[in-house]
Amino acid sequence: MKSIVTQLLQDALANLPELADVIAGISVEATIERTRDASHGDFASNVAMRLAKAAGVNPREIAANIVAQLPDGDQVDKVEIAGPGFINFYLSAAAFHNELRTMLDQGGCYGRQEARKKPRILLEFVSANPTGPLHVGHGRHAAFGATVGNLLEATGYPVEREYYVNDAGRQMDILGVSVWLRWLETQGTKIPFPEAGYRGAYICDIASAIDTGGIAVVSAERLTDGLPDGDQELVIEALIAKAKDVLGADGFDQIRQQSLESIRADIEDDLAEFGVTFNHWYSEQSLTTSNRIDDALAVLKERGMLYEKDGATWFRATDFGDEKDRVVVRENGNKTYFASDIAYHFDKRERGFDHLIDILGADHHGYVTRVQGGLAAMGYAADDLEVELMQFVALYRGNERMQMSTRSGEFDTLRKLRAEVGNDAARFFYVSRSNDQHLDFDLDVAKSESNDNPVYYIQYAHARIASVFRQLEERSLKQDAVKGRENLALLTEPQEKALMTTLSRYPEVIELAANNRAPQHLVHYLRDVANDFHTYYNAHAFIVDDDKLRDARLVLITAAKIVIANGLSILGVSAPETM
RNA sequence: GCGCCCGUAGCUCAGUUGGAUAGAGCACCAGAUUCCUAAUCUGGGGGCCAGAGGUUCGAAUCCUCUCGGGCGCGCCA
Repeated sequence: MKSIVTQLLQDALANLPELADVIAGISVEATIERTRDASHGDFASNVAMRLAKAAGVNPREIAANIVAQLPDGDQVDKVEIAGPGFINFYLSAAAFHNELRTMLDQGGCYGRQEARKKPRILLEFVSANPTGPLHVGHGRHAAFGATVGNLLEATGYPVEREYYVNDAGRQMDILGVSVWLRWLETQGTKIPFPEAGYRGAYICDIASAIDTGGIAVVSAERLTDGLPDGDQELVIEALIAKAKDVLGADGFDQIRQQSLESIRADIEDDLAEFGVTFNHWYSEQSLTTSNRIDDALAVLKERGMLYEKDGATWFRATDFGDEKDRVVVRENGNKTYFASDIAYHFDKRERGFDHLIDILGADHHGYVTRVQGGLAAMGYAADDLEVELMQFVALYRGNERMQMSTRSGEFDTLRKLRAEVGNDAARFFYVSRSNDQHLDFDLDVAKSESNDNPVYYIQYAHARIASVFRQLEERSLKQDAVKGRENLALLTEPQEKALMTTLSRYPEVIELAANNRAPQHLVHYLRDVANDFHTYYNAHAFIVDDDKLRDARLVLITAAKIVIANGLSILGVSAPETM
């Protein structure tokens, strides 16, 4: 509906050539907003105040000139100039009725924008290391990323979701050796389990299911022979070396890959149950096997962005705002994680994605600049990469804060959380606050207060509407939708006006939430819709004897049902017919 | 020490890119149903928007500083 006001204002401004110069610098649409208070009309524009300074004229005077040029029409009842120079628009009932009809006509598509070709967006999120099950922190990333993806799609952007699988490096060796040791335990070889290994019970599960075809059992004596004392990192290192020695590189790799794939598949399964799916599972290993890292480094070298110092190869990160230059190839010849990260983001651009969004933990903020620098160094724009940082989730059970450490195995999994509070409540709770706000997730509260969770409040509104139509059927009545649409003028109660107004905001809320990567706007909006509906429900009966009024009211609550269902769908929350 | 984020009602948090009188939920108090689901509704109390300056018609929002909290500053991944 905002477009009605935008159009009116633009038409009026076009008739004021003396303002042409000053208006060029601002977006007319950005000056228009919903009013907080109904006494200020439905929409207000501060355009006159924005223009006043540059034009050197009193804002109220400009406002008066603009209002005088507004074209006539049946969309607006009246326009007022208020306060320091606001232009307040009171839209006509007919304008709201039109919008209601649009909701019914478009149904599940209401609030969605037309598909566009550009920019193609690659949204990367979760990307948890495949060394154990997802925990509750990852759940926040999953819910947030999935919802942002839905919002971007709803606003027309072509978006693909990607999970970067960190399946290279030392942690994979630690995973492999952890599984190997657990497997040996099943064969009767038992040594004290290394503290630096992965100690979760899931390692035992993998070990007992693994295909070790032909691998010999070794004795505990041979395992412990020559192990260093003390430093647990050295112990695990020695065990890895021993595993490679005993099993051969290929044999060890076989265990490693099976373990990795087992965990990765479990993560994929977990997320799918949570309603979170990906277009791509991108393997870090594949960067090496396809020489993408070398290719990227070659590009950097060619552009003069690399230099040698102390036997290592450095990237000139300081040229791109980083506080120090960064090593990409170590003295020992190994490439750093940063090198593969540059190559990975370069590859994303090379695959044809125009805009890259990474959703990362807040602890990654330090490396945003340098990855952006890597992109810039290779000829792309630094701001092709947008990073949304997620603050941490602190998990509580009552007053006790749970520690989350994958290696220790003492953590609460996303699975457990979903089982306890349900997918709907979890998805909703995770995105109900801003990503840069810490999230305290108290499992006891989430369980004990689950009936007070706003998600049920919203779902209940949807179910209640469905129930009204069941009730209609029980009374052997039928809705005449055509008659309802013709009689929307009968909807004159304040609760009806309030609900219509709130419903009509939906497309604007979707756009706002998408543009700001801020799902919580949608969450709060849906609560408002539900509140307006419940208030209406309590104030008036829908199934009344007057069939014209009845049909009109049924049109209104049908529109409410559509908006709630559409919004919940974007949040990945179900819209039940009964509760 | 340097950098990023945060500080709003007793608690948990919103606050529409700088707008008009600061908003919800929970908790507390008082009410509402012969009728479509009471998982509901109505009303009430509750605030130095951490603090101090600045920018301007106008600041919770932007800038500077101070205080308090979280996180990060590897030839780790």
